[in-house]
Amino acid sequence: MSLCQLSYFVAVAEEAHLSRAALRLNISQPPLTRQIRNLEEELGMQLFERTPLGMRLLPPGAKLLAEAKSILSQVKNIPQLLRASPAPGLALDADNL
Amino acid sequence: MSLCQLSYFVAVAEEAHLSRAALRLNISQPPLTRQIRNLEEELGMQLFERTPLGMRLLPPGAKLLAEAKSILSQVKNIPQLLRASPAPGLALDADNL
DNA sequence: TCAAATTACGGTCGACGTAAGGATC
DNA sequence: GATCCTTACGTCGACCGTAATTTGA
Repeated sequence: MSLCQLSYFVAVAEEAHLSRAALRLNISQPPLTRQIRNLEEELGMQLFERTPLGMRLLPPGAKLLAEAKSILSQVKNIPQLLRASPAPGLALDADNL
Repeated sequence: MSLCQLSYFVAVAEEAHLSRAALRLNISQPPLTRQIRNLEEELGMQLFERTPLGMRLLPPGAKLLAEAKSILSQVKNIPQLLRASPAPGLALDADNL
């Protein structure tokens, strides 16, 4: 599992369309197909239902969508977090191991 | 930024030692050095202070450590989360395969 | 001298893109 | 026939490991 895979998954889930998601991600469909499939295999469950009209999110996929967006948002905010307050004034000891 | 990098960072931060972290991760030091450096360059700030005795976590690194552990934990729990309750708020048949 | 991190270099694995192939309306 | 998604195949970049270098107690 990688952050890239999660980004891909979010795009496909939100677009409900593999080709549209590929456009949004600036990649082509084949890698996207493969990554989604890899993710499904790694999790051992189907995340989408393939229909002639596109990709429909299944219940496990819906849960993953929320989780993936949360994780990606957290990762995206890391730079701001680190720049925020390097030394909060309090004794921030790193002795928690 | 990748989850792999975050795992590497956590190991180095907790061990305060690049070689010990490498052992824990079952890799060798050079890739670890490079990944930590890549992470620092990507974030545009130094996370560790290099000393002859090892790697000492700087304040930004300490904040990243907490965040990285949180993210990795969230990712690690994804499988259980997806298996927990397939349809939150929806009453569907569970035998959809 | 010893231990720690870093740099150099070659090999391997994974991801992408183009092209071709079913399936459904 | 058109539009999806998928499979096949070749190429390129990233990561890892071994070996050699550098720095400091």
